[in-house]
Amino acid sequence: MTTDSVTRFRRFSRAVTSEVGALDASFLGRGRPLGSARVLNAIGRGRREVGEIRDYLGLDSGLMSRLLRGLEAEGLVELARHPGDARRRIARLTAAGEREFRTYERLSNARALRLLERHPRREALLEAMDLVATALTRDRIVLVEADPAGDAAGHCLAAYYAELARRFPAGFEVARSRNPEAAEMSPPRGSFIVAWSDELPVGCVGLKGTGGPVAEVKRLWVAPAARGLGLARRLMAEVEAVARRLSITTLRLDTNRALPEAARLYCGSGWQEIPRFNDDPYAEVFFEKSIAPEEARPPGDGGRKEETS
Amino acid sequence: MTTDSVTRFRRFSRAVTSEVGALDASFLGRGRPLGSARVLNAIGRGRREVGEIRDYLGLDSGLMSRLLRGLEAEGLVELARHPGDARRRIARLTAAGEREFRTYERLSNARALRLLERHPRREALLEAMDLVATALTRDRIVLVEADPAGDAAGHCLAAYYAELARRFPAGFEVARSRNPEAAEMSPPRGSFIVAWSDELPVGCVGLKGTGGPVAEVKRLWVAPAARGLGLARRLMAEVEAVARRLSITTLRLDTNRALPEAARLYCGSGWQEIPRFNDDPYAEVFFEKSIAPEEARPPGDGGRKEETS
DNA sequence: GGAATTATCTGACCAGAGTCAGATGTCATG
DNA sequence: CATGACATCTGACTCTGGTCAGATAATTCC
Repeated sequence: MTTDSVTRFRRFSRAVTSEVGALDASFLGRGRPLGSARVLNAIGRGRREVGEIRDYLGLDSGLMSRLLRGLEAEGLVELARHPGDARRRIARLTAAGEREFRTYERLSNARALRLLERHPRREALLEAMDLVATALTRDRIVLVEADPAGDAAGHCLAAYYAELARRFPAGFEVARSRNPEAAEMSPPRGSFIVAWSDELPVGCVGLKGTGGPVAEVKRLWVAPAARGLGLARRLMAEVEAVARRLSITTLRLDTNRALPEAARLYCGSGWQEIPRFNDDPYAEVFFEKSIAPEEARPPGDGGRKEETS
Repeated sequence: MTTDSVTRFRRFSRAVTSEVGALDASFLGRGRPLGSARVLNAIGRGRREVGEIRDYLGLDSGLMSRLLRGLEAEGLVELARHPGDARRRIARLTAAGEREFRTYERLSNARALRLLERHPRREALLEAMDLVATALTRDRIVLVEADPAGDAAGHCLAAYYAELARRFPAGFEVARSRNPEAAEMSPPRGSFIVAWSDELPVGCVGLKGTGGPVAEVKRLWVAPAARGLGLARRLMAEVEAVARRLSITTLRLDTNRALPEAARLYCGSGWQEIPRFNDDPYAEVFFEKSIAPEEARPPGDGGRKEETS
């Protein structure tokens, strides 16, 4: 069985290097070597500091510098000092650079679309791709606070509601549930956290605060492609950390028996079942967890960022 | 939706080029440049003629020649004349070359295994990989006659039986069915055809002959990863062609209502429902198709090979 | 202020991959 | 056997990606 798994894996990697490698080559065909095109794209996608780009693309500093100079000479990129640290430099696309970047985007999109269009069962194919991509890059899932009324949150919530509708025996309608306002899940009262795998949102959780010491955890969702990677646990740990920063001392949540994996997670991480505390028609089980006030930090540990384990 | 699909596709290709690209690099780490390693591997995998290797790897003839000379100098490869055509040359691994090739195989396998082992839900991941790989290389699925008692057939049949067991309301046991002998599905009486996508068998069909003009089509199966690509239709067309070559004039088959997609295929391609013709307990529906004797071929059309459309 | 660290740049260098034109020997055909 | 097509080889060349050592300037730490 093991050998067979390996055969399948290797077949996959052969298929993908020959086909997707061709996609990569779409960076070409514009008369620019791959290296320059990659740098142009990294900048276009919002990477601004030279060092950041270098790390992202895994380039040597010498090579990086030369590629940048090349793009500068072509008039596609401008370099400026970093405001706070004059050693660093910030790269920005010029108008011509923007145009060129958008051309690459158009070519890449067209190519991807052409490949996708040839396939029946497109949704199944995309789901398989999501699963593989998430598995391969599982270590690079990052948690970021987001606007609960923004696009990423909307994407997650739509998927979350659709899943509830599928799994609840009586279906699910948002309107009938106690839908928190965006304001309750935004700082300073609460928070909304999105887990990103590259550019795909693969999970979320909301912290619905009232300004007082008690807050509710809502909307915990993990994309099917990202299940089994401990992401729910990580989202919960993060939401707790955020709550502590907001001086919240007690967290509550409600859930439904149709979501047994959620109840299991709560039971296994310090939550206690409590009596019903709201009248949400979809809520069946209720949990509470009191979170220790932030202990006196050892010096130099302040300002921890979202990257947990 | 379209844009979103493209985003997902492109995220996939980024994930895969960065991670699987590293797998490709496992060819390295043996002090040999990628080009030579690729040639060595192509030969190890059974490609023998220089031109064939060149086409497969997409190399320029000059480059190819130099890589071969390098491998020859290392004592890994021997070149001999092609028996029938002295312009061509045949490459063969020496004993040392075999050893080196096997080392690469071991490294690749180990690397693949390491990546796989990190993942929970391994089977789901592999299925997703199969689906993606098959979709990407759908044009390169080839049909090959195979030994019905061999490994590839065994793989297909095991998957086929497992699927019947899952889908038949009362389950399925091979022993209770009319299981054809391997001899009945081998030339000159019958045939067994396996569809290969790279090195993975993704479909099969058997032709169970008796030596007479009537034969039965059995064991039509397409791997989940390859469904929706018209492969069943292609397998059926191929089995008909083989039957014609064996001077068979009437084909029969039986099937089960739990497999509606199969019945739909038969109805749509010239098969007529007929009364029960055997006592197989799993058979519920019976079909027959009379296949025209091979028409007088236009000159120069003889010896058509299995590659249909 | 001085030392160590950090971010970037510069110039010199290298190897791999690939291109190209032409050479060589072989085959198929009339 | 002359011709053109074919398979491979050879040598000269380019481009790209990548390494390395050291220069330069700014920042941080003591």
